[in-house]
Amino acid sequence: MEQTDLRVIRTKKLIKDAFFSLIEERGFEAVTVKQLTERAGINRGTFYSHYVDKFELMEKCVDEIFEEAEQKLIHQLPHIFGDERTDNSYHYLIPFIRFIEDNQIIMKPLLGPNGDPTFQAKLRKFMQAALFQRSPVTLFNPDKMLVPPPYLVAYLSSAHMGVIYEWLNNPSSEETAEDIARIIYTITYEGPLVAGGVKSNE
Amino acid sequence: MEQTDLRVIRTKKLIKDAFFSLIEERGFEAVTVKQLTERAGINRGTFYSHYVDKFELMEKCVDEIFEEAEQKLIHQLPHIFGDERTDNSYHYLIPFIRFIEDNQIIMKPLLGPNGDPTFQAKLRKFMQAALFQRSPVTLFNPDKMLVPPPYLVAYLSSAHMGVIYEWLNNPSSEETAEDIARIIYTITYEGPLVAGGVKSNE
DNA sequence: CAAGATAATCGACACCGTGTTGGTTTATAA
DNA sequence: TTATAAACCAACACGGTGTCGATTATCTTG
Repeated sequence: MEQTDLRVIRTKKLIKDAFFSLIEERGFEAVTVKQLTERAGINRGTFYSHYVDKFELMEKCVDEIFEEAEQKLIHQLPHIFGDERTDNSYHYLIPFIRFIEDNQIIMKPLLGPNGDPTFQAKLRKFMQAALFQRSPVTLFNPDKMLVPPPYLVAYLSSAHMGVIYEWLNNPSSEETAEDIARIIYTITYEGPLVAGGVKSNE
Repeated sequence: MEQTDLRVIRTKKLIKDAFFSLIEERGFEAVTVKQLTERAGINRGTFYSHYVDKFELMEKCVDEIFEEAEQKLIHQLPHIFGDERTDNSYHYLIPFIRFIEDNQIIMKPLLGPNGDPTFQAKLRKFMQAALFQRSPVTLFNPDKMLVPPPYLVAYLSSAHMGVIYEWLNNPSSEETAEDIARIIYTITYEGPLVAGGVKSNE
């Protein structure tokens, strides 16, 4: 299953580069195989000898991204667990956000208005797993829950995604990944109303 | 500008009905004008005499929905302001959620994995306007904000959308619109950690 | 380095959906 | 009832898709 042939490697890279640049320009749905191969400088038939269509190409790309994310997050988690200070527990978020930042070129178009809702759902699920299954800090207490757990999970994961989306799509945003992690953590930990200055800190 | 001709009214209704049923089955992007007109039982040319393409059709449909929402919410707001009990202020949410419930047939496919990110962004913006511009309860205090306002707004509006999405797409959900409003309000007011039983209520 | 393998190219093909046109039929409003 | 215009119909050019067989180029292995 190893791809060693230089021609294959070269061609696949050309395809993916062209793919991402086109997605950025026109959105995934508007991309045609014809455009793609023209920009990549390869024959259209060559594309079809590697992928059945643009959807499979997208799937493969997304899989690669999540595979890479998986490894990076696992690699960084032990480092985070070293910090035992609870008031810095938003550090759990940093690797995740930094990963998105590193892959901005792909993430931005996929998360944006011309993006792919399937990918957005996948990313949200991925974050849920990262946050609610690995981190001991944010685990809920089933006995004291005021609302059904699925809704709380949906609330939090969507909220996080919303902040990240705002960060990516706001050109004036000077915030670093750490800033965003801190912002998300502050709202979640203090509660939205305290963070908004409506309720005083207890 | 009035549409009085029965033929026009009938045709447009046939088009929209077929459109929504196809979106539900295959997602917006996969719908073709050919399928649409076949299902509607009209000639393909007739479609083009009403809309330039499926995108304009979608735009018109969405506009109608938001127009209807606007009127309904404005109509219901005074009724809500009658209740002055602050612990019931989640009532602000009810009309909005009930409206989504009423238009489930359209909302579900548009918000789902095969949905339209543009529409989702539009709906979020609409909710932001409804929540943060009309309701006096959730207005923030600029001086005491712990995080930049845009991020708090993004956090809350995305969180709300996430809960509603979970509600629509979870077949086992027995909750009413009021239940969902209460859930959202509880998490927002008490804070996610208190709602999750991690932090005790102050 | 040479030989065999295989990847990439080229041109052509049928197929399908799009958007438009001109002419015809049919339903509606006055 | 009649003029109007909506809906139908058939045909067209266009562009993207996916496939195929033959040819050229490039790489890997011995």
